[in-house]
Amino acid sequence: MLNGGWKSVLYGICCNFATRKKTYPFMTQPTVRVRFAPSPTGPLHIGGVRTALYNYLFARQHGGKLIFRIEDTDSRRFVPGAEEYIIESFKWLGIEFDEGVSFGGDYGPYRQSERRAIYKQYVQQLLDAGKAYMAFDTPEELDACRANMPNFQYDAHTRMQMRNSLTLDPTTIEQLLADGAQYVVRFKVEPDEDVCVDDLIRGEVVINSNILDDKVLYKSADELPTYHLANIVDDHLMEITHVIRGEEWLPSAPLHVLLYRAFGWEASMPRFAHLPLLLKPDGKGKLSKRDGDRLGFPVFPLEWHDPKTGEVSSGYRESGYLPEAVVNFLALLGWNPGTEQEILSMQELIDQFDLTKCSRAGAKFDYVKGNWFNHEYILQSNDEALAPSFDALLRENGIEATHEQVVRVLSLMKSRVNFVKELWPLCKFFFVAPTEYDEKTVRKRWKEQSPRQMTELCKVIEGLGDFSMEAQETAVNQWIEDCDYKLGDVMNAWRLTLVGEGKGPHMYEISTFLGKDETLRRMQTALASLPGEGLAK
RNA sequence: GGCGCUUUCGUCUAGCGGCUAGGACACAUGCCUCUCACGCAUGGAACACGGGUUCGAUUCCCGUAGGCGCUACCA
Repeated sequence: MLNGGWKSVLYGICCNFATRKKTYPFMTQPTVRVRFAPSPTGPLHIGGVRTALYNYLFARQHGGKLIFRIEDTDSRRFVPGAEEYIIESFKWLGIEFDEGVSFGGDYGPYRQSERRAIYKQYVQQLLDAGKAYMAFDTPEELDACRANMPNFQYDAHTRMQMRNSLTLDPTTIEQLLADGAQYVVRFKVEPDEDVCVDDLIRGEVVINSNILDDKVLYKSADELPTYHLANIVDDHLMEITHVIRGEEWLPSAPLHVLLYRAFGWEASMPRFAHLPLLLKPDGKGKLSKRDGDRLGFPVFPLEWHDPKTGEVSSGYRESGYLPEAVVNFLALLGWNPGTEQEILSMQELIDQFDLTKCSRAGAKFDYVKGNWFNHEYILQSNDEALAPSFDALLRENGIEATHEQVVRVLSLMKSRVNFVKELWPLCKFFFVAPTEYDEKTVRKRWKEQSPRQMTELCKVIEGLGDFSMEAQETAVNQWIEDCDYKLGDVMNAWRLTLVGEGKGPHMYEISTFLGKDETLRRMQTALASLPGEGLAK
């Protein structure tokens, strides 16, 4: 199963390699295989969502596979429920995986904690080849080194002064192991070597191996590898062709190249693409949960209940964002199609996405624009699709509305909001008669003639057998014309009686929705409580 | 501190040697109109700085400055 169908071929894949040299003419083109590999340490950060999205777009565009791997090699940081949360998040967003934890596939297990035996074997391979060594220094000893030496680094210059299998004689090591001493396996980084990482977004990045330390690859304490080893072994075994991940990994990419080389896998090494980070909307630094709390926007896809602290963090889904809007917004944070099109469906994103056109600088998280995207998608959505969430909002406020009412109000009012939940204060009057009248509107719209006009209007309405919008319009407009009233005077005063303030859709829409009886009731209530004739200015 | 990445309107960005530096969000104004919105139109608003290369630099190169990241037996 391990090295199964590996044809060790990765270069030459379609994606723009014309400009990226390196062609291996006689090799077949492997299918694109990319992965999203989160650590189940809590809710999925929105930046992680974008990384997953880019992986998804890339995979789909190339007819490849997207793999979901769980990187739980730090047992202390495991948070129950995180894995399920992540899966549910992607389900909501419409990002589909082809293989991985909960999705099946032939390259499993996909949870790193279940791959102990595999890593052990590869660590041994490195040990046998003299490319790694065992180190017995305790955390305390290492702390002491760091305290004593200003820039201590466990590397070629210091390793011979430390307690490891390079410096200890075999009998001592045997004794140590027999006594059950804990150790780690460190990668033996050869000094003074320029390591080149060829990044799809950033071009060639060269760093000297002197600045790399002898990274811990494996811990005997929990018999698990660290990220670096597990990552390389898994990406190799799972035949990953492209590693698309956040920029925070760029500094360790040379180490990863060295690891591929140490294993003899350099020819089949995946291509790298390091994405720019998502930054705070204001101020400095990368986007954090606190920014969301402070500025009032979610940084997680779904609401998250912290199992330890009980703390609740808001999510995009619960905050009323449409998944399509979140996807569209995120996709354009760090990439754009190069045209002036801003609203793109998932399929359009898949068709147009281009890794090499990703921007390289970090992007401040402009959540206000995210709200605009939601507005656009609400405009685009049909009213039937929006009905359930609006109906839920009404119920929350104690309103039982018919489906026809829900859809009607939606069609009248949705263009005014960024979120369905913003609809309640704007739509309340459809369902609840005003109990008070906005002072400013009264001053401006309740004129001296208003009481008389409204009294007359009541009569006109009472006389209406047919209360359809057309019938009202004909009769009321005729009355206004006959009396030579000003349309604005009548409508604004009428609005005040029905709504309680000076806002809302066209008056006939409102009166038709309310029906004849309710309309008259509200008008009479208003006439009774607003200043009467002679009192109004 | 060291290493790396990065730098066009307030924000997201287009630009790939010669442009009145384009679009979007936000903001302002106007139009529409029975009100409020929506929508539409218009407007203000940017090439970090200093050297090169070049007939010519926002664009290429080198510095400087700013920003970001990494620097764990975390990912």
